[in-house]
Amino acid sequence: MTKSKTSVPTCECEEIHNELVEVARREMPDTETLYDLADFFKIFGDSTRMSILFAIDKRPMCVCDIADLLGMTRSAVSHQIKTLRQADLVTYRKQGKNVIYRLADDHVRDIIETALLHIKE
Amino acid sequence: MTKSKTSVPTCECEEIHNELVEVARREMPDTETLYDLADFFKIFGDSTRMSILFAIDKRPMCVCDIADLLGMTRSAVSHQIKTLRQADLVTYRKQGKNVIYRLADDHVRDIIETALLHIKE
DNA sequence: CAAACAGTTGAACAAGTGTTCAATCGTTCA
DNA sequence: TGAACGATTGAACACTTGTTCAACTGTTTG
Repeated sequence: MTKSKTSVPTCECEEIHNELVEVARREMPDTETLYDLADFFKIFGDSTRMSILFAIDKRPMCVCDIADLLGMTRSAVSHQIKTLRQADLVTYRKQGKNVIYRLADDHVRDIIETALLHIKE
Repeated sequence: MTKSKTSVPTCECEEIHNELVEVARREMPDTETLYDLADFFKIFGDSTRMSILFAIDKRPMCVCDIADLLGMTRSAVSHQIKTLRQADLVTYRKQGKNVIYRLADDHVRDIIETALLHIKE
């Protein structure tokens, strides 16, 4: 061997646990599911969106109220709500000039509830 | 009025739903909790980390095996595992030259399970 | 109809994030 | 002890993402 590179990617570990890796590979969800899951959680991974979800949890609210509540511009709220809408986390109802947003279903509450359990140890 | 700006931030909506906003404000979780929640979900919001979690779900594995399984460098895996470790999502055990990682607790499984329910409609 | 206003949208910028590369640490074993 | 190797780390880079600003849409109302 000529020691050509600093770190040759030859991991002997593969040979040791090769069988283990093969079994794990077969039981992995398909790539699309993994991406869908990550994209789903990405939605919750922003404190602004999290705030919006709590804001409309008990009481449906219009964009303007949410903006006022969170001290943000209507534009910023609208952008984030678009994200929440595309992920089917909120639904809306038009009422005159206003658009009233509410949580889509109970999955949202369940997930946040479990997460709260975890971060509070 | 002199039409000085294009969009004056005077939202009449405040006056209409002012009371609603005040009630919502009192019931909002404190800012720190909102940030903690968002940070927690941020961990799940990456397909690499999601893959790692599934990889070590049934069978604890070493970094090298995970890297092989996912087709990544050991370095990249190690960086992501550091993130998972800091969030208390995985624990490890040293075994000779290897470091064997496993899921920390069942909250992780619960949360991912609920998310799977949602994305599959 | 035209002004007022709630809401949406796109472009641009700043801030955050994941991977690569190279160097380093720590354990094993000849 | 020193070579081999699994794992970790920091810096750099490319890429993603959230907010701002300005323009625009659509509904209401005088």
